[in-house]
Amino acid sequence: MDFLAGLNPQQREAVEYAQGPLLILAGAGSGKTRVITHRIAHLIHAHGVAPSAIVAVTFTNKAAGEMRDRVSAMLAGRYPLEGLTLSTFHSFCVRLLRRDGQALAQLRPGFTRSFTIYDEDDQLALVKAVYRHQGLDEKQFLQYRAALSRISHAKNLKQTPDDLAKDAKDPRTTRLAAVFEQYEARLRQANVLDFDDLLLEAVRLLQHHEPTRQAYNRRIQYLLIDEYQDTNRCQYELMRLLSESHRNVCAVGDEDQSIYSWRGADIRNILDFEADYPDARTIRLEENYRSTKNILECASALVAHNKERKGKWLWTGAPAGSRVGLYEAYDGGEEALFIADTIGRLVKAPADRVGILYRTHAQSRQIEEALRRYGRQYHVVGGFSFYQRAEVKDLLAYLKVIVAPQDSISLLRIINTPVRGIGKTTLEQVERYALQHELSVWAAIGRMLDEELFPARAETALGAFRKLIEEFLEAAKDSRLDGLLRLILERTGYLKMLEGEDTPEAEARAENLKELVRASAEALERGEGISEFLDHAALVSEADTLDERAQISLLTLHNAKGLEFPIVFMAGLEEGLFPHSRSLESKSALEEERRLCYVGMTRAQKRLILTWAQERRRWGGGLPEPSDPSRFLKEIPREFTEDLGKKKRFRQVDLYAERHEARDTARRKAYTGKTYNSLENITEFFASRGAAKPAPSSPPRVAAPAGKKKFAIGSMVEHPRYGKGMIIRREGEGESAKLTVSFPGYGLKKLLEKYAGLKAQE
DNA sequence: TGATTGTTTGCTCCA
DNA sequence: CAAACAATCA
Repeated sequence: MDFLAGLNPQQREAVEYAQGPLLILAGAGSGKTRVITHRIAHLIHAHGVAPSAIVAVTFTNKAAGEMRDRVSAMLAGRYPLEGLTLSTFHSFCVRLLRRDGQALAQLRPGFTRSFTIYDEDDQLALVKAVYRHQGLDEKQFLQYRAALSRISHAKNLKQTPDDLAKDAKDPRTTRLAAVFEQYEARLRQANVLDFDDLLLEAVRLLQHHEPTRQAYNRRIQYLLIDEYQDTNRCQYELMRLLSESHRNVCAVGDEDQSIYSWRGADIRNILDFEADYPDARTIRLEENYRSTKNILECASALVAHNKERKGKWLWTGAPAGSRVGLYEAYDGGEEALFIADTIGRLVKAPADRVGILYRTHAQSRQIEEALRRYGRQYHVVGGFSFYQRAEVKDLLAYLKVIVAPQDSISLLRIINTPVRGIGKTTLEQVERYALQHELSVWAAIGRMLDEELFPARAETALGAFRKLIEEFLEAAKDSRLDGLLRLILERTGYLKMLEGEDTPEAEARAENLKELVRASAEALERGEGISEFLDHAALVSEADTLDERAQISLLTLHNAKGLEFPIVFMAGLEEGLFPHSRSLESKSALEEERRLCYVGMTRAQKRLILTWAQERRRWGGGLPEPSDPSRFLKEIPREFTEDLGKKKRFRQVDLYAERHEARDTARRKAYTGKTYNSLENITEFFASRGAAKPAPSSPPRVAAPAGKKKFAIGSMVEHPRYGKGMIIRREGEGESAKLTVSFPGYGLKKLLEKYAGLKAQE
């Protein structure tokens, strides 16, 4: 076995350099993942390092999973890799706190290892509750989101509410500090950590608890950190703490790809690595193996406009390839049609995967519509993921309440879901009582019931609710996780409620819940408990939902990090959209936007097409606003680009569009505005967490609400004789359902759904 | 209390 | 345009 063969000299050195701090400046497409995986395999095989002594952190679970697969393929069962840690910073910290967090109770009173995690919605609900308590008004004071982001920012700087209050220069900040203080108090009281806490508390534990730090330092001999340019202060400290004794830190990054400063990422971490470790070896990987020369030239020229960089110039031995395409669309809709149309002409083989990248999620809608109109399958990364759906979050909230009934945010989420007669008035009463007596909502309900403070109707409803939760608490002691979930679904009547609705949407939601139960059964088989199951839901990232089998993927530029596609479209290159209007004021923010553009461009292997629109509607009904082409377009040298035109192309697309006009209006009606990721993908994701193997692939499905075969009005179908048609009307139910379908060229046909042999057309 | 209707507001990016 | 919230009515 030779893990050095086929590597270029720099890659080879990066793999072999085993002792002491190492910084790998890996340009886009320079074989970074290859170096990391080979390095791990080489350490194990050639240096006899125990897999359990290696810790590698990456940016997403998906990237971690892929690296694990590659390493285990290389070592082909010769070494047991169970002990190898390959995960994200957040997962790593959660595991650390769950396993070895007992001592944190000294630093954070009330902390236990069965803590739960709040996602952003929970955090927002908490901020709202605090506002309510302190009599603050979102409109007069600060928007919830803004408050939350300032709190998070303070936390990332390791500021306490007191620090914030002390430094306050204006009364608003003083008030914010008060919000912050109560926010923290409520987290602690419920034994909950937010995302920032996961890193923060892990660092605190290691800093202040000698035995834990020593234990980790004894175990870990090699630390690898991927995407180092996007680490924040906490992650940096974590790295220092975990490598104190051996100092075998290998940081891999590219300052030109730093795109997360708004999340606290500190570009100084990478710029100052050599100052932090004076004996560090620095290796540059500057040969790009991904893109054609034209693409690379454009990207390099663009990023060269930045000042804050170490400076490097990627090169490639690849042919020039096609020039980078530029297209000027009339408006957002036409831009989308152009993309959909061009895909049809460009994509020849299944291997021609397409990535459509945009700055903001909102841009996906029009592109989706265009793709649907062209009958193309596509997959939206992130978008509206499994765990963000209301029904899934509800069920998980029940679990959180079972783990910690004093978690009032989760409790309030489910107290009247499904509706059980606990209304606004009653809840206001309970909340007031809880605040007065400094109790959690759960404790307040108990006390108030015991003291008979409710009117009859509320008393009945809350009494029943208390009994219900108590039953769950009891059941949680000895029943299996999936059994517990089933019990919840049954006893709360959640599934019944959905069945009662009798709509395709409700059916899809019921299906999601069953999927969650299945996932829990699998989690159980891997030996996970409730907490681990919940962690999993909290720590999936949007990028984890990428389905490589999909021919066309839609995703934000941020989610595109680390990925590659033979064909890439970047849409919406307009001043104010990209670079985003909120970045125009600050020089460094603008540079980050430029890096983001660079990241996007360097995702492309063979073909890159950049588009912008002369005008765009900010939201639906509003007036179209004229826009200027992005400055980034001007920074790309024309010698490597080709003009894909505007007017001429526009006509063509428009003619095509007109033919599909009827289809479009119908579709718009049926379109709910949300796009779901396929269930299969989620099942696979769950499965791949424990065992590294993803399930055998099946063709990707069109992202659409799951449901049984019941054609909705307005949907397109295919008939064996008449071809494509649109459902106009439906009469009757079940066996005898009659459909009226309009077939172009044949007119209206009335068909029995059962016998017509219709196939869905997407 | 809870369903329905009306009104407003929002679009960065994310673990 | 569509979610979130407020107001209204049954």
